[in-house]
Amino acid sequence: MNDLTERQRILLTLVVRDYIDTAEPVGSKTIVERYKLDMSTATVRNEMAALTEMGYLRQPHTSAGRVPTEEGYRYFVTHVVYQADLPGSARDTISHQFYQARQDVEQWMPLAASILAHHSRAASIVTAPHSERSHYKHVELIATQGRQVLMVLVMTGGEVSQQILTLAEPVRQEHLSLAADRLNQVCLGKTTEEIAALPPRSESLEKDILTLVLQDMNHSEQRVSGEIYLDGLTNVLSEPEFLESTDARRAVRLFEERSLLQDLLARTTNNATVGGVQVLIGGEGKWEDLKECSVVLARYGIPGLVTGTLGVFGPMRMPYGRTIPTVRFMADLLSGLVSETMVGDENEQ
Amino acid sequence: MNDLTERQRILLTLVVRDYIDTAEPVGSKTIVERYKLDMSTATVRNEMAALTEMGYLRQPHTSAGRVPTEEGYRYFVTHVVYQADLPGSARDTISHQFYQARQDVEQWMPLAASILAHHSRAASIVTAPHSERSHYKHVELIATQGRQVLMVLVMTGGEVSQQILTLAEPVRQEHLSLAADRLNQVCLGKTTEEIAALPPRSESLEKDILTLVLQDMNHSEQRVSGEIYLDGLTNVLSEPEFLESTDARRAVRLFEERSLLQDLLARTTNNATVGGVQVLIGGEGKWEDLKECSVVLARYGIPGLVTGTLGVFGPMRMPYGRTIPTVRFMADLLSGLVSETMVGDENEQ
DNA sequence: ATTAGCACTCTCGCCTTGAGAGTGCTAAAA
DNA sequence: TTTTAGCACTCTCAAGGCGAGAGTGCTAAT
Repeated sequence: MNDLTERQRILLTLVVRDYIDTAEPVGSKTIVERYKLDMSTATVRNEMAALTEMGYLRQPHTSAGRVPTEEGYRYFVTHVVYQADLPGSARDTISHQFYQARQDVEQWMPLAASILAHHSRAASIVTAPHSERSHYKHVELIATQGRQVLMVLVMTGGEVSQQILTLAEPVRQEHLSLAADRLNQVCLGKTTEEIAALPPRSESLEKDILTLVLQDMNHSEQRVSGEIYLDGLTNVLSEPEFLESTDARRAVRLFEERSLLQDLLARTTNNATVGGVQVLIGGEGKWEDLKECSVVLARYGIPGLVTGTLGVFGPMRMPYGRTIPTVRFMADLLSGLVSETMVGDENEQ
Repeated sequence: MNDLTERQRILLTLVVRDYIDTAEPVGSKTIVERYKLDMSTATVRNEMAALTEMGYLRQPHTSAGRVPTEEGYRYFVTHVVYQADLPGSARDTISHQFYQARQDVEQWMPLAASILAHHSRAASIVTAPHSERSHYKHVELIATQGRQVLMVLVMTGGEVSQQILTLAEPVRQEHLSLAADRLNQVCLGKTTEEIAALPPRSESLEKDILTLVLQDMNHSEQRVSGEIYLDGLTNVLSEPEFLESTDARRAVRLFEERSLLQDLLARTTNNATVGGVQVLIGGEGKWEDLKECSVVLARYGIPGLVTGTLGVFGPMRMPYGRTIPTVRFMADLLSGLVSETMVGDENEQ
């Protein structure tokens, strides 16, 4: 596998780089001229033939430049950009943007998606952080117009969810507040199972609410991930390989149908892991919809407690040298935010 | 304007209908054969020439079928489908889907977007309901890991927002709860101005929180609309007029850049209003990005209190006969939900 | 081991050409 | 006066042919 000569390595990375830049098959003449190589086109041709033989390059047609294969890209990713770092200036810009929005929790995810899309010049995917194990923190009940009650449930991971409960008859706000207080005392810090194991409440209102709470906590645990934030789809669509709309439509569909995305995110385990960043190149056989695309993903958060996924989606011909460091940096940044905001159990007692 | 003969009206609507169905310029022969008209192609040709003269039809080139102009579509919308109603079966299906999700407030908007997209076979736009005037309802403070506090603010319109406050030093949860209680007593039911006019709090923690509350309430009032939910973009992209990607990219851009959408939604006032539903056909000169597109919009909610906007975006060649009733029905449905859930002031005293 | 030279292949843009569809006009029919 | 048949004309679109350009692989010379 690693039996490339030094010259072949250089040539391969040049071809990949050039193709990533220009989106056009690169030929021997082009590469010698553009990079002022100290060898003739014939030499390059021979080496390129060898690289083609080994499966790193490919010819679209019998006679016209070389294009990287999936293996070519993978070699490039693992041997060349695996340790690249994000330039300090970019780090500063991003940190600054987050600093400005630090108060507004609801802005974090969309902001992350936007920054990721912008810096990687591709489409971004960010899932909200998600507790592996939900612990009850606080419930609040708010009377509405009629017989309905708005329930706001906060969990120790910082997740907030809203539900509507319809009662048999209207209940006064004071009554609701008292019920909420009683439940909060009993349930504080408990898991789904612990709450389910409690002796049933005598009062019917509290019983109803507890049912709803359990249902909500279960629901949030079972979701693979919370809400999904997307951005920068236009970046991808303006790439030349998507001018022919067939592929473009597939990409948009992938982005719109959340179930496809969930499925994709769920499998962020194997595959070329690069310093915590996973790179899925060209569907890897399994993903028909990602034929000409690559996905760069990373998990963030606190392993085993609250985690989320974030990443970038773009053409296989993606500027990995920029994308991978950006994804890694964003994952670290969000991990920091999450652990700061995490509602710690030590404060509970 | 209304000087069309009966026969011209029939012919015009047939041309529009056929073009909406097939997306191909419709000629005299086609129309006579397909709809078994009791006249000759020559007669149809004469009438079509007249309609072209009047500005309702247009020829893509000197000799090839007719295509509706914007005026043609407008005539069709205002004179033909203005009073169409959604079939009972569709109404039932939609009501049923909402009934199943009635508890889960957070699902309402995405569900509405999804249903709208599906039934109109176009892309849908739904904004969350938004209070014209925010009244303070309840604030809750939750200690996190470090010196940070998660603030959850609930307003009488039912909006919930989260913010992070960084303190000079860690504060115990009990202390936070007491501060929240005190603020809740003072601020209940008040508007931004009323809260701003209160005598300053003596305690620094409460002062900080109040600042944040005010900032948040202001923020939420100034937004034209709350979060925007989109769905069904793929429906639009698979229409033949978007096969050439130039227009398609514009459409995707419109959908992704929230600022463009905000701008669009902000102007839902004039233009062919049809039973509360507004139809914007082909950008109306002002909207370069909507050159070949139409937008069907409606407001929902309680006028002057909480309102939102919802609608559909698609090619100018849109099945208005299906779209307009769907949009109208969904607006009515959501209005109902909002007024039920509305946190009424009468419960406050 | 490298390089120059050369014949070969394949794409792509451009042009021509012919079929097909649809029109407008005129003159005849109702 | 209105409708219809007939006809010449226009324009698009798909198919085929052709030449330029780019790039290759191979062979023979350095």
